Amino acid sequence: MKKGDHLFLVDGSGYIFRAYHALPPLARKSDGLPTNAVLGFCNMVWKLMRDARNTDVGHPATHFAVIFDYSSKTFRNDLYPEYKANRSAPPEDLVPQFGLIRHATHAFNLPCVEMEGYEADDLIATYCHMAEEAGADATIISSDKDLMQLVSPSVSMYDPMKDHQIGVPEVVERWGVPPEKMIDLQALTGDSVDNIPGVPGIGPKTAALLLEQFGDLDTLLARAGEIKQPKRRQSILENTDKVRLSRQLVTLKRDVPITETPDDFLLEPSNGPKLVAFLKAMEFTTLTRRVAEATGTDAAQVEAAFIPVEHGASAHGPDMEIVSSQTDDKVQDTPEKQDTDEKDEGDTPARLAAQRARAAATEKIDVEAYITITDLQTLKDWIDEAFETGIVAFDTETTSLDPMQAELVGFSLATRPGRAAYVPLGHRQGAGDLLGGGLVEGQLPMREVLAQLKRLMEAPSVLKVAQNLKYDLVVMNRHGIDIAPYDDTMLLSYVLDGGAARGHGMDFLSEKWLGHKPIAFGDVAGTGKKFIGFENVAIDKATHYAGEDADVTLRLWQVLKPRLAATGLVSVYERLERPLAPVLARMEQRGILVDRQILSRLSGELAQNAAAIEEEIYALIGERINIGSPKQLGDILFGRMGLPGGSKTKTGQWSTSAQLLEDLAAEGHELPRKIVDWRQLAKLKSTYTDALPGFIHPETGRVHTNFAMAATTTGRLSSSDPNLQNIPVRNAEGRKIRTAFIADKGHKLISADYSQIELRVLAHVADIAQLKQAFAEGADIHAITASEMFGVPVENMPSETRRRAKAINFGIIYGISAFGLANQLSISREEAGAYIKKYFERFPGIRDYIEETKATARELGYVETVFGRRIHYPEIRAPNAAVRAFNERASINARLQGTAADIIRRAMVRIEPALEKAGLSARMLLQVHDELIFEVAEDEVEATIPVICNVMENAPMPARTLSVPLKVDARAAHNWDEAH
DNA sequence: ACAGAAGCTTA
DNA sequence: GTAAGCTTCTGTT
Repeated sequence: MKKGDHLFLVDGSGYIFRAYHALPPLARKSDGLPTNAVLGFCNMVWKLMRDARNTDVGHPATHFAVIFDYSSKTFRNDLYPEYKANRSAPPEDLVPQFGLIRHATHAFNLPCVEMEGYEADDLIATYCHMAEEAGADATIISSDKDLMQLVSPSVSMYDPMKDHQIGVPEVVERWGVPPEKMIDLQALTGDSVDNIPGVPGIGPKTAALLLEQFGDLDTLLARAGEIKQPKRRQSILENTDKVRLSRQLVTLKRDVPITETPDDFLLEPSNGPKLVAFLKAMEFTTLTRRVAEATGTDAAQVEAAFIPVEHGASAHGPDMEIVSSQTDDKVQDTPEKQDTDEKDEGDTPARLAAQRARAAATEKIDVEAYITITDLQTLKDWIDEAFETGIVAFDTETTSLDPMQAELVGFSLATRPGRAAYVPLGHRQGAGDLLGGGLVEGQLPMREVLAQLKRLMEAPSVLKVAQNLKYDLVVMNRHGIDIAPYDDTMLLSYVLDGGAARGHGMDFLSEKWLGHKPIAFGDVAGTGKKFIGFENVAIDKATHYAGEDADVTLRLWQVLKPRLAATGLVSVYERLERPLAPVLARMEQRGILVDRQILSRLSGELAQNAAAIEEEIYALIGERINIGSPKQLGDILFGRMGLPGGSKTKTGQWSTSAQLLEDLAAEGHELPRKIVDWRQLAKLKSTYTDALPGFIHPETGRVHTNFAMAATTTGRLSSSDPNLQNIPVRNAEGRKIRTAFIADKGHKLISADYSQIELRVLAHVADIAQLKQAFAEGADIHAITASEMFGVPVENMPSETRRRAKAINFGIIYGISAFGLANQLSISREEAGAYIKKYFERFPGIRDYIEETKATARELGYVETVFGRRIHYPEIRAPNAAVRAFNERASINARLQGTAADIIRRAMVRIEPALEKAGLSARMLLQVHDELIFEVAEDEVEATIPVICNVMENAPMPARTLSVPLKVDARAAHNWDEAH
């Protein structure tokens, strides 16, 4: 073996188990010999050998071996008798397959290596080491983390089933430490599967952190006294010996006294007849045929090999059957019929829309026709062309999905269907190994191009069309470019077909309306670990992709825009959607200030408290299970400990929901309470205190969420990366998170939220006199409801009575059912049904409203908000009663939730001009469905609050005047917790 | 690696 | 009983 050679080492034992568990039971037809793991192994090796010989997937293999465990006893058992002690015996129908797989390896003409006293991993380590010494490369075929300590610049890992390569960067990304520190990390964390102790309470995240702090394990152990977190420090000090032992156990032996050298593993050509003979013996018909074809073997001429089976195979069998996997995905989404009347004569909007749709679906798209622009004159010509046509579709290509992080790589323009061009700006070459790599030559300079682009983007006479414009708006704003006027095809689709389609992404819309499947982003830029970033995509490929995006966007606009007028949705689009995009773009760009110190302190507290509860839980159950695993938890709680188990989930697991555990706690059980408490702490820590700091932008120092405009069916926004619409508020522990959201120096946060907006909307749309009066008088709405229902006075009302009325009020908003109400109130379904009946007797208007909503939803297939937004329920007529009932409840809720969403959208669109008019500098930062958060200079707080409240309370006007007043509560404070 | 389930956070 | 998004665990190609 020499420099330039490439040794492939297959972790045979690993794949046996993986194949066995991944594949359905399979047995040889003639005698019932179980063979599923053998088939999985053969398929994997066959694919791997083809890839390994193939020069264009990388450095081809020159040497090749499959390594197996010899037996379960190894030198590690001498070190630590408990090692892998919790492993149970392999399943009965796997046992005979161990031998068969060794036969398979021989049939592939591959060496089969194993050695008494050592695990396969040790042999792999030894051979990798030898390859490295010889200057050769090695690839380990496995995805086992135990092998990651071997990764180096010349040793990588590869998983052929997932086509996933693991090199040094992947190890660092996955575990937070380089491969040479994997041993230290594993020693700290331990491994429950192999029964390696480690330090309790230290997981990979903490271990990586500690190793980064102290450099390596020895230093860490020597200076453990310096660890700040008392719990963590104590835990490590107490377990020093265990850690040292764990390190010995996880360290792979690189000097196994091997009998075969890598030179013995020289890759030989496959022996077609030999392999086919084996596969025939296994009765793998498909693979036999495939291998015969590929190796030029006449399978009919080959006799099945005789394979001796070590363990009686006939014991298995009669109950096994070959399970064929059926995956006939039903394609059911044909473009639905349009709500247009094509019998009409003349050029009605509906006719025009239908014509456009038909035309668009028949025109072909040719990505080869797009042009790459590399000189300024051509760019100017294209911009002139856009000025002539008055419309241009465009799309920006960047390095990131996050517009605040994205660097501009290029952009595309389309002036007519089929006529598109791409302007590359930031494509790089020779990236990867070398540091970044330089710009590809021949690209226009960013500055001059942006000046030209600005001229076009801000030209009042040219309509700019984009898909998800808000993204481009943020990216362009960061380069000092504004975009106006504009249309957004995603928002058009959302307004036209909200609820009717599976999302409003461009790929989906293109298939639906143009009958054309665009090039997938993943096909040009890669996905997962093969993702290279758009800046590293070749310019010709980028031109096809980006040109197509602009072309498709323009064609979609031609189809969708006419439908707006045809369906009477122009005002929804123009009042509630289009103007909101730049408002949200600004909010996202501003971001909110988050105090890192507060979160870090909270994280420490949570870790400590959780660890304490963890120990109490372990003491109670007498075992260190993974508390975060509902499966393990259920088994212990209801299986071994025999607690009165409630329901099971649909997958047959015991349910361990908070509700159920609370009930058990109420019956006096100690453990469930602790589990609920632990979960709360774990949730707060992982989702908030640990994750949020990672979202602080390196330059702005603030957190910039992404608001999705077209994600919900009802018209609400959603927030992600991070989601700032679900920051805890309901209990004291969680509210501490909110104290980390703060205003800048000299500023305060104002939180302004609508009081009971959905109930007010209900009172208005259902026209309920008692409710309207209660709101007009500013009365307690739940108490009034209770008083009406139960005939008790509002004065001195028992809190339980009010609570029930409140649950019913919310139930109405959610499309009430006896089942749901019963659950909510922990009462019987009969009792809940009686409440609902009583409620409808007192408020017959609400029953009428519900019935009317269901009827129109069924008749039209959609419901409308007060402002005319349509929300489609294509399944409202489903034959399945449960599906139908769900759609009915959703449609009842949609009118209320959607109207409230429309109202706050209107407020958001108006608030900035109102503040400006009042000469105030307040900046809107967040929306949380019925709440708006602003950052305001301290000396402007007093003046700002009434402006905000005024805009919000009058937001429905003048389009609609509600018969119920809207009420907004607003407060200012230095942090979000106090302001709310 | 990825998808789905379970669980938890919000309005 | 409505509407969302995120984390962890688990099973699977």
